[in-house]
Amino acid sequence: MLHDSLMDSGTQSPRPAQDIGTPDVGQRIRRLRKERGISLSELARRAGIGKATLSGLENGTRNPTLETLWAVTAQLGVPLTLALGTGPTIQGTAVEAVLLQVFEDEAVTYELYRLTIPAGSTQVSPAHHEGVTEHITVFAGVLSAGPQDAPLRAGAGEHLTWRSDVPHIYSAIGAQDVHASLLIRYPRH
Amino acid sequence: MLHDSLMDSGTQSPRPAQDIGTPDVGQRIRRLRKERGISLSELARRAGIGKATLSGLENGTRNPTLETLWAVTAQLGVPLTLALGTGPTIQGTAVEAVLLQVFEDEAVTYELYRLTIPAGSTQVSPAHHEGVTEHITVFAGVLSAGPQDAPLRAGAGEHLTWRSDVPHIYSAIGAQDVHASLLIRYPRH
DNA sequence: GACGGCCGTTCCGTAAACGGAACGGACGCA
DNA sequence: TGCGTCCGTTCCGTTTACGGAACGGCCGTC
Repeated sequence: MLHDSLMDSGTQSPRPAQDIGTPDVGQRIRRLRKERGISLSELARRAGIGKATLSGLENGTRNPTLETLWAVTAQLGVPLTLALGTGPTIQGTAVEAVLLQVFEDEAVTYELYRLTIPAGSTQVSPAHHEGVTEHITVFAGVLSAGPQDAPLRAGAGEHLTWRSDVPHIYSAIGAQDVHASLLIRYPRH
Repeated sequence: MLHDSLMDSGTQSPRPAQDIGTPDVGQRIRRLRKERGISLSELARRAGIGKATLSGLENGTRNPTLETLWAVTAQLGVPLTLALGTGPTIQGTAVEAVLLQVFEDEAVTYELYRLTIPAGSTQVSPAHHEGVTEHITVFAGVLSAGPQDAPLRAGAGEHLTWRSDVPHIYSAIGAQDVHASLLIRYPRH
């Protein structure tokens, strides 16, 4: 189901296939730390862990413990989620979609994605099964999305919904990357 | 900002204040495993880890390694995010809101939450600053939410938006818990 | 009611993540 | 130019998470 969604027909910028399953947590931690303008030593001290541990974590030479990650992310004031980056990413296409949550009840499955579309890119996805709907809320940029022959447009803060049982597209219009959340709703067929 | 949002005036079911920072990952893993109807031994074998390791993880007697968590969640087919639950959870209220993502650009901050409201519960939140808007997509249950004096209603698959610069409420109507995604949009003041 | 199969837990030796200390490098200053 | 301070990395002994094997418990079957 996950891979039915968005995988096909990207028209630009196939990004380097990074290893699923080994997200670079270290790089993210380092970036978060730098953003806050604090040194490795200082963060280690505040988090109550060794400098060696933090150094190894950031450089990816250690395989950190959950406890260690908690100590660090808590001190940085971010959810673990953010540091882990998380989730299977659909790749090799114009659109990057990171799966954040799956919710299932007896009748419906929902998948919630964090969506990034590089400026100027367009992606076409084939029709889903009947009854599948998509809901997008745009964070930034201008998005054109929906049925291929009649796409809708939304800017930051706006929301789109369409039935995705027809071929549909996602485009980032203008000079800005599009960031959005995408919810796909699959009724049990 | 995070704690301005939802913290106040819960009217029911203050949940036992579990430790932030030590979410019971083990319980979640165990639940996910049971849902799939597979045994501990089987999951350990598939994930390529020891039974002892998985047993310790589920019972919370070990402090698992990131690598171990990856192996298990990948095998369960869920994003790590889901197993960790995690992120700062706003508690002691009717609503449980788990922060999944924060997105900032020059003009706006977005916070994306996974929302759970127990059946029959109601929660009131005070007004936010002017310009703040909220966007909810309902996964399951029936939600009544929006300005306190004129709430809107949405069922599974539907979407609500309102300006949250007035006091607003969230209610789970009927016998079913409400699951939803909540996006809060904060323009730079 | 003995037996085999599978369950989840416990035991145990090994590998590795941990924190503290030592290290070399970069910078500011007398 | 020598000295003090702080940076991030490396070294090293200790702690602990790891997987394999052994264990007791619970059911089927014969």
